[in-house]
Amino acid sequence: MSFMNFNKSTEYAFRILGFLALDERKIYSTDEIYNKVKIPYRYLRKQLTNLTKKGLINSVQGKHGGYRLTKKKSEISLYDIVVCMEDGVLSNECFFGYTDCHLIEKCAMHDKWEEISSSLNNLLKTMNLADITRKEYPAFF
Amino acid sequence: MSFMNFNKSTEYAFRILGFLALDERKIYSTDEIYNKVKIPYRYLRKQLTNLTKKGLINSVQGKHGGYRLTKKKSEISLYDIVVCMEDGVLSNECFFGYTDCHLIEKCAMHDKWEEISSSLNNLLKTMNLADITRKEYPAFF
DNA sequence: AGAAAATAATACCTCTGGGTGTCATTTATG
DNA sequence: CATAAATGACACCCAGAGGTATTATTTTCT
Ligand code: SF4
Ligand code: SF4
Repeated sequence: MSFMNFNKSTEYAFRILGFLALDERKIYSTDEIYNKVKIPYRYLRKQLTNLTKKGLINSVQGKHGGYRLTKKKSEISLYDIVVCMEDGVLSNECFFGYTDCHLIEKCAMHDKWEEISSSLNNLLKTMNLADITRKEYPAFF
Repeated sequence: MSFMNFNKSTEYAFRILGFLALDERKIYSTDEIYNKVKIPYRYLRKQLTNLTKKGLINSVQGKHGGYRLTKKKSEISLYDIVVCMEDGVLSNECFFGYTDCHLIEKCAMHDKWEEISSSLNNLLKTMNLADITRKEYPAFF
């Protein structure tokens, strides 16, 4: 039982970008992506144009069109992806959900919570699309 | 910037139960709680009766009524609170949000993700309402 | 030029979490 | 017994996430 989770769109972005990272030069069509990535077709379409608007991928219109990463896979960290997707999310540093903690000293949870949350941030910052597509590991789709 | 967060009701539950833990025998009225806990009044009311139905607190109706913990504060872990509140949440073990990963070997993210998520679970399981109200620490409200 | 194959735009639907508003019920006490 | 002070029960509302459907645009190919 885990309580951490990103929102679906972010998870989908991981999958999509991870898939595109297999060959960063190639232009993948929606259908090619669809077969691997287990995302409802219409929603995938929407996400792809969203990712395009957000600048994470380039789109090529017209026949033989499709999508490809805007940057080299080693230059896109998971952290980049999350901040890009989760923009609406107010940065929530407080275990109790306070946005305005005026405590001078920290409460019993503060440091423990921060430790975990910073180790998550660390993980996201150190892992990039190249890392998660290394051939030592099986692909996640 | 942190991406972990429980839903608001769970955070509210932490605050409410943490407050009630100050004196586990005392019966606190909604108004007493309201002044400390920074939750919209009507919603607080609703949450209090929810927590009652869920069995985390007892309510006393009528004049001089209010709420108090059902168990000793040292016997209610944060984990208990979270599972109780977040019941609808499907246990999400997969970084990519898959519910049916058929990989025999684990992908590049699996172990790293699991490590963080299990250290969170650990924290929640080891901390209880007595722990977070120790006088060494300032109260979180 | 025109058909085919792709993405873009737009509009809508549905469900849930968070939040409000009103009235009903319970209980202590003068 | 009547009133006041508390909680309980409902019945809404709203915004946003996730998802669907339809039509428009862009490009290639014959
Ligand atoms: S000290 Fe406690 S209440 Fe204040 S921000 Fe940190 S975790 Fe939240
Ligand atoms: S191996 Fe990877 S894809 Fe499979 S459950 Fe673990 S994290 Fe998810």
